[in-house]
Amino acid sequence: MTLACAQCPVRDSAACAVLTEEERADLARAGRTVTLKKGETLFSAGDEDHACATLVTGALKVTSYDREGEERILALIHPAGFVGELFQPFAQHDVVALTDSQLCVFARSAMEEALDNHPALTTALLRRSQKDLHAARELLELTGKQDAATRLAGLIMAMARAASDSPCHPAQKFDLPLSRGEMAQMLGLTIETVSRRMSKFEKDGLVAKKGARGIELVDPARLTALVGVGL
Amino acid sequence: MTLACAQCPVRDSAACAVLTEEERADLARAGRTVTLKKGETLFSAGDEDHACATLVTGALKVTSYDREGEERILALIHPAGFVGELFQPFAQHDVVALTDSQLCVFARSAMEEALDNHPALTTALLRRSQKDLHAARELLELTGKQDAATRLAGLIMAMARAASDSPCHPAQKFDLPLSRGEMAQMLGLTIETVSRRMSKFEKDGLVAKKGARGIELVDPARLTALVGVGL
DNA sequence: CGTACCTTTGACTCATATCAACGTTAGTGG
DNA sequence: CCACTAACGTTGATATGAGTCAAAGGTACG
Repeated sequence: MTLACAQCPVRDSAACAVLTEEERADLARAGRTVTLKKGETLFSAGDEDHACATLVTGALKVTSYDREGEERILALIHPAGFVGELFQPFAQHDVVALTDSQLCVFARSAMEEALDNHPALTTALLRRSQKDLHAARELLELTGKQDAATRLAGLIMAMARAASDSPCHPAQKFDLPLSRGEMAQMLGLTIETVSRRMSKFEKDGLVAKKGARGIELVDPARLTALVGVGL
Repeated sequence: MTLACAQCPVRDSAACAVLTEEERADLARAGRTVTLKKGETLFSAGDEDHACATLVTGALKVTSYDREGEERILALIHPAGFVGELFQPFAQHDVVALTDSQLCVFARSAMEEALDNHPALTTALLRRSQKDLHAARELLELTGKQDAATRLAGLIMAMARAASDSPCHPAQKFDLPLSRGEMAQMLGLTIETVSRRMSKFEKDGLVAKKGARGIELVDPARLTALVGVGL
């Protein structure tokens, strides 16, 4: 199936936005749209010659497993994000859909060719890569905090920002894209600790739980104050 | 001072290695060599219009400070590594020399111009950026481990690999580039815990301390086994 | 020789992991 | 539509490992 770039919701924000109409059409012919259901895997660690992809709708997680089989979430990917280790012969990490998702998938060879032909695309990916690097380092900062409340508050605020349409204001009421277990894996905590701290946040009037995954930030200021780090 | 690329120890491994002699000479004219003493700062968070640089010799750390003034080490930079947030108007993190270091520093505008003129350089930086991303995620994996011994063992092995000339074998005897406090900051632990675990490693015959900063891996296999994660 | 910094070690406390039981939600098939 | 089941979430009791506070070696440097 050919990609319908004209209707693409991330046509202005994804890496391919730097291309002209024509160039974009070229690239589109090399790719295909893929739909993933929640929980389905896009790449697995060890995959040879794996592809790469731009996320159009939904959300992905990048994970690794240690020897004991413990999963660790290394990054969340939001729409317009790019996944795929371009210069690595084998995939190092798993990429799994957190919610039903739509992607533009490209064979690595096709993407490498496109990078050779369109320097602007390379620059766009470099920009995105630096952003990912920054995000990884922010997560590093977060997981370095000594107490669980600080870490969880930081994660909630980060998810609120990601769930918001506007980049400056965090969403005030949204659905958590992660289960308790997944939040625990991101923060280096246990499910129980996450659950307890979450209950305490509610008891203290910082947030309100709305159904299964819904959450409302009742007092974002105090939540942010807890984090103790920029934004 | 003009850069002496001909004698540069990282001439084949740094990003500029993809340039031709001539192009490299061009770029060299735009940059300058800088020498930092241990503890000196290259960039500070908040710097406007900060530069970027390739590390030639020595070692750097990338750090951030939270509101309480707690330092957090986000990355180590080894020779041939590149630092500088290209697309960010302000620097987000501090970059400090861990040991006496030599660098090639470029004004951001000059680097951006070079990227425009030399697509291969952009690709090289993208490759390096992906590597940095991978390193950040490995550190994330490490700091996610529940127990201090696992984290410390992983860090020691990582430093052994970095200290080795050969990329496959870890060095067996080397100087730790980090103080106890700095290791603690990287791993999200306290100085005391790092010191205690280190003493226990020695008592258990895993490592031997050699003078102030020196360390010898007596039983790398058991140390690696502790880590429980790939290599 | 003395000072300042880094490291080690000890005693104690406390937050979080662990183990375990119980509720809740969602998805399935009758 | 309901009952059943499995995954997810909450809550409690307990133990342990890491943080904290404190003091005493080491080491480097002037």
